[in-house]
Amino acid sequence: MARKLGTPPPAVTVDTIILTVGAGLTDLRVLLVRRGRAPFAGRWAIPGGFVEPGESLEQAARRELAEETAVTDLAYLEQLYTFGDPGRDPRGRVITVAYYALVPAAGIEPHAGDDAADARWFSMFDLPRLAFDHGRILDYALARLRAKMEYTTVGFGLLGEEFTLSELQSLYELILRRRLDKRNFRRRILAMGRLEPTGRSRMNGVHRPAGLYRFAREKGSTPKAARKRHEATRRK
Amino acid sequence: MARKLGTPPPAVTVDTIILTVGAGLTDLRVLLVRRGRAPFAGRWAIPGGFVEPGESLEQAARRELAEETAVTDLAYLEQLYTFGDPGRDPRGRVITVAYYALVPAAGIEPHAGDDAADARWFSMFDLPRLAFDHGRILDYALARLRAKMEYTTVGFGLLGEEFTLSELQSLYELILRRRLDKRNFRRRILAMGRLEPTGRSRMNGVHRPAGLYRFAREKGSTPKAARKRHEATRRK
DNA sequence: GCAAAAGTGTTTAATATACACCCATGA
DNA sequence: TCATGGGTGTATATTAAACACTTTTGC
Repeated sequence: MARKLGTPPPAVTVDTIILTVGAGLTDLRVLLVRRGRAPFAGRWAIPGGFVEPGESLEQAARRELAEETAVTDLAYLEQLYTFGDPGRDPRGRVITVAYYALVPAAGIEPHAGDDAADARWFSMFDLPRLAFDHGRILDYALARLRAKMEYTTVGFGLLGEEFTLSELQSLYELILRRRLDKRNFRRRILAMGRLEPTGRSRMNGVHRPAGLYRFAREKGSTPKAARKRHEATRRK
Repeated sequence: MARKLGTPPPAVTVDTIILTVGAGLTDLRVLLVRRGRAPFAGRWAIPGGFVEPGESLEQAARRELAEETAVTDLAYLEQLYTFGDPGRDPRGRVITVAYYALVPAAGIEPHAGDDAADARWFSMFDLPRLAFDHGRILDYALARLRAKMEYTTVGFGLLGEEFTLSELQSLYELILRRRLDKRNFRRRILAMGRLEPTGRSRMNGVHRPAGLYRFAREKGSTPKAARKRHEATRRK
């Protein structure tokens, strides 16, 4: 474990990709900060910073998130990958542990931090040229999110406390970039056993009101039992 | 990106979990090195070291591997996870980027490196107490390998150039720790379209000789086409 | 001819996909 | 009564799982 003399230690940053959805579920958005100084002055970048002595990598990611947004309830946070190619930062060796976070749709406003001259949301599907290798990191994050959406409930947290199944489906279609069949989607999503009807409903125009659901954080019952319960609820 | 004064930068190591299978496909093995000095002197640990200035993280993992074993053909290498909890190394902040590597079954002997007083293979299912949080890292690696075995061809590289389907099945059963149905296994594995018969066969006792296969590195044809081709081959 | 592993199909269950109409609402 | 999105079921195809006997070999 002895370190060779004369080789400066690499710098380590934790960068956090903060994702949310735009109002009306029309867009998947990522929070970027504009760099004030060289290199890449004026370019947009993923917010990040150094790890403080006493904190874990995940805590560093959470701190970043708190510094960049007024987010209170974080829906999801996961380590994405560690990027460490030499030359990815012209100033010297920088190793970046990337995390990605999902925050609910409610009107989150970015607030400019100490470092960040400016911070704002961008569409994940219409990104500016980014600093460093951050474009590649975002590609990687989107691929991971898509893969996980297929077989987990990660996506649920992007919506608020209560949501309709149509909203959830719009979210899936938005991120996966393909149309889903309404009936099959509802069946599959309810079969996961993590959604429970709140009993309330919401009207969103001149048509039948939509039932509201909430995400059951506790690991629900088995899919089969969940479906049965859902059918029973329906019969009432 | 400015760094606060007075906070020493964390050390970064790349640790590589080197996995292979024991002769006779009876065991999944991991290469560990015995620590010569404190902390955890005498305990076994995952081989690792610092990143050299000019190399990528993956290159560092490959270098480790070359230093610890006489491996020539590496079957698989993937970044696993980055561990950085404060306190995981009593000497100070150490962030470890873990990789895992699969090397073919052929008689790989570890050779003691500069740092490592001693290096040897251990069964993944009968591990000694490890230094640092390395036990947890191995758990994580095994979980990842198992998950990937279910839907990819990662495992194939653990066998040599040529192998029988029974050997491949033994490998899967060994790592997944459950019995598999022979017929279903062969069907599924051939349907992946990445295995081609070499035309040769091997005798391994007083019974019918087993056909040999090789791993087709090039992305083969579609599963359906592969099965058709297999059936056609069979008919000859 | 016997012991031992290699090699082969079919039946059934579970899961995924495709697809069209009625419902509740406010204007 | 109409326009709008909400809500439901069934038939078919695909995939996964269970299951047993014949073949080839050396002794």
